Amino acid sequence: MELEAKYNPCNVEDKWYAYWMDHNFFHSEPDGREPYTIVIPPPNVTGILHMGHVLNNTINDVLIRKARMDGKNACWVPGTDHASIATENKVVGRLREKGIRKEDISREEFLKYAWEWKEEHGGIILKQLRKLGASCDWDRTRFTMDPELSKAVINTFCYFYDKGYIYRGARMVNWDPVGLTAVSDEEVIHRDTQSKFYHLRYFISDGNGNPTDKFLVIATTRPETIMADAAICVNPKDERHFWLHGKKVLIPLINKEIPVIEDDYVEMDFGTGCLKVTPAHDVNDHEIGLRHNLEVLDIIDDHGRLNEKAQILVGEDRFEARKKIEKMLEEAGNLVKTEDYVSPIGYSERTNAVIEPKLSTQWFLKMEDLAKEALASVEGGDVKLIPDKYRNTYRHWMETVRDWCISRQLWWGQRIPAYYLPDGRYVVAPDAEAALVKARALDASLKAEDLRQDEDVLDTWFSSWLWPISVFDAGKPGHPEAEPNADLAYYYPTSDLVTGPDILFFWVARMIMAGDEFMGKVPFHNVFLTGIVRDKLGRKMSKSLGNSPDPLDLIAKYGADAVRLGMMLCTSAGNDILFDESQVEQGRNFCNKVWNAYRLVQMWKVEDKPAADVNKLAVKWFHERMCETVAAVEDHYSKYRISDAIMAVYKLFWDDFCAWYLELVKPAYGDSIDKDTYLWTIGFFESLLKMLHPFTPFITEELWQNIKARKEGETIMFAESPKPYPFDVKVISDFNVAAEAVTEIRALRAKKNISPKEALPLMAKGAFPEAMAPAIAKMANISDIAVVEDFGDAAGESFLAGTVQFFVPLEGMIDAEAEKAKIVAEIARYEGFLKGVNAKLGNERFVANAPAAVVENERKKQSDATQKIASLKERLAKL
RNA sequence: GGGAGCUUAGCUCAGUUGGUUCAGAGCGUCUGCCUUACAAGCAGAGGGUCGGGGGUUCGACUCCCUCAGCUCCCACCA
Repeated sequence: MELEAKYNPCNVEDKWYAYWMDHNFFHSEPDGREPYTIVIPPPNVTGILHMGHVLNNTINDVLIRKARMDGKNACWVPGTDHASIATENKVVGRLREKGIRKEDISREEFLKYAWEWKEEHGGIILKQLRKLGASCDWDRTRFTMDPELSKAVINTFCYFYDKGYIYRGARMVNWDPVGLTAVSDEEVIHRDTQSKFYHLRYFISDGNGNPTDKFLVIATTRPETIMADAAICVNPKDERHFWLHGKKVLIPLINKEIPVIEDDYVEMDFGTGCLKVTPAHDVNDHEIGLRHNLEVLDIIDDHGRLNEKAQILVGEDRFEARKKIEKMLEEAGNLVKTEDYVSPIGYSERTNAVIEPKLSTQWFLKMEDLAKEALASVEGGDVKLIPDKYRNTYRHWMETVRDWCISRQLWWGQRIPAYYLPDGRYVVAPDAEAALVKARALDASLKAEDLRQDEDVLDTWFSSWLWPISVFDAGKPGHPEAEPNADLAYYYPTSDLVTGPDILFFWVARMIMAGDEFMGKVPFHNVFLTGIVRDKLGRKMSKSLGNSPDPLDLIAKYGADAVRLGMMLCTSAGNDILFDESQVEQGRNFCNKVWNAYRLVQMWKVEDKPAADVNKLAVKWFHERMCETVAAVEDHYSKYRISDAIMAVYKLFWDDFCAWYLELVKPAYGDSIDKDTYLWTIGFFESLLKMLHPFTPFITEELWQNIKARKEGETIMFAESPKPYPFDVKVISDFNVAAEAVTEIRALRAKKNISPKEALPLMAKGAFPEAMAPAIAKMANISDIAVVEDFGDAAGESFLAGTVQFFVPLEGMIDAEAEKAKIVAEIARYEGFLKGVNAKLGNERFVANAPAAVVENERKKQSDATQKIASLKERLAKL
């Protein structure tokens, strides 16, 4: 069969993915083998594939394919996340396009739209993962809002409620005025933001609500909230403000009288030392308000607009109001000055809206005990974070974690199973029927229609923290006493988790908590934390910058294998990766190299004849070299050094196999190869394909299928990965001498302009490994290698390879002066080296303190160098 | 404000307990080659006082201190 000179991935990738699917190769069922399990970090159900997914899922796939080839029962569970706030936003936006406002439709109607949207767009990303070659067990695909998974979430809520961990309370929460929901502390991102510091003059009241000519000045970044001020606070120790104690002041513009209070919280050296206290709109002010029993006046509505309680600027957005009130204050004579000010402002992780601290009634989960145990799991080593540096961050978070606000004012998600009685009391139960039973215990006269279920849904993470359990056995969460089903018993705990450090707390820590609570076991043993994929300039990839390539375009252009390689070549745990298309090109080039090596081998004519010495030598060396690399690769895998693992295989294939081995055994044009060497070569090739397969699944399957006759239903996916056998270091180091000599001779040819076609003689002395002679002869076109005691007087050029001295006689081609100069320089180099060694050995403290082996080695260096210098001087004398 | 980490070749990064060629790799660069597997290639070459300074040690890229620059995380100084 004539093969094209360039590998074309389009022809093979879809074909083999279909083959794998048709034979159900990705599917796993419990059996007697050791399980190896990964659950996918579920992407947003309506999301589309981006480079971050490519990175994450390629690593997952490399690990899962490697485990499969190691004989484990590998199971990679895919699925998607309902991502309540993000998805709800998308649905709201889509409805708006249709002219429908969420406020105008019922919960049921909205959910109908949302499910439609999910059915339409849901799972696109999972289809895209197939293009990448992801070997997920698609039969096990889960969605966090599958009925049974939702049930698990509800059961979990009831469980923690009954345990006393879940409570309902009015707290200051982080309000997202765009998403129209509370969000957890973890969903707030603080960013330094340029704003203004307004210095405002508050006049002292005469006691009857009229201003005197005395005043104080406060500094605030939020002048639009002054109408909600409940007091002015000063530090009791602040002498500057003693005169204010007991006074009352008037809020500008609305002339409302508020007291001056004293509290240690106020810093004397910040601002003016006077703090306006606005309990409804600032977390700290709220605390002060509680201490001093101040009125809480909420003047901002859910959309971030001033409400009628503000009296002025009613209906204005808070930022518009800020601009307008600045003018009003100025005109009223209350604005002293403004100055530029940079302060950290909280933004919603999902909608990027500025978070509004807001007093509201929410559901919370007590974290203290859960966090304690989850911390112990990592500290005790049950869960290893890779890289290890994240342990510090993890510990810090676990030690300072506050209660988790789990309710969201949304519709898309699991609705909180709390049912209110008409009198305001409530019961918590998994469904309405059970709730009615409970409610009747409180009031026997109640009927089903008297109960009203809580309107809120649960935080998405309150479902995804169950993921490693619920994908196998949704009956288990909320029921720690229940027997796990066969799947859960077999696959749990999972082996590795691959995810980004940005969701270490959102997700990883909470999965550990849920695992501890419901399984009594951690959910995974190793957490591989990837970096963020950035562009070449280090910028985060984003749509607005347009610096994010579409993975599917890249796959179409270069092939999935090339994209995977491009990613894996530059990934290391915990480090951001700077991605550039040139890396994918490198991956494509490598695939092409593999392809062409295959072309070479498959076009050979094979003949039953004795193997040439050079072939025997090549086979022997490459065998050892491959064993050496297999061991190195295994070591890299065990440390999750994925890019080192692929780089080792890459070099083994390109440098050792192609550049050396194949060139050594390659028959001359028109000649044939002996059968023995051919079979070895095929065997090596097959091993190499197996080592490559986790990284480049498609091309390796294609070539593996063709390199030998295969039966229908066979696949490289289940071929056993090469095992690390002991290898002979001597064979490798001897070959290195030969290889070095070859390089020297080639360089010599280049320098002297001697054609590679012109055969040269070669002399060697010292510990020349003679078995290597055929290799040098073939690779450097050497006519004859003489092993001698002495190089004689002939003109020529000498060089050193390893510890072996070589000499190429170049009668009539040599420039004696240049040769002399070269030797003199070399002598100088060795003498300098020797000087250092001698100084070390002359140092009594070194000889006395350093380990014997180190001293011994220095002695060996000394004698080697002395010998070399002597031999060079001898040579120089002859010239 | 607190904490963590980083700084090694033009670029991206390895360098595991201080001591065998440990000063490395890949890419890029330069030179010569369209040599019947591959120009998406072959052969060869150059390139760094390991951020600055100090210290410990017989010996420091490696340990300590300090300065400078960068990154991330956490955080209620309005």
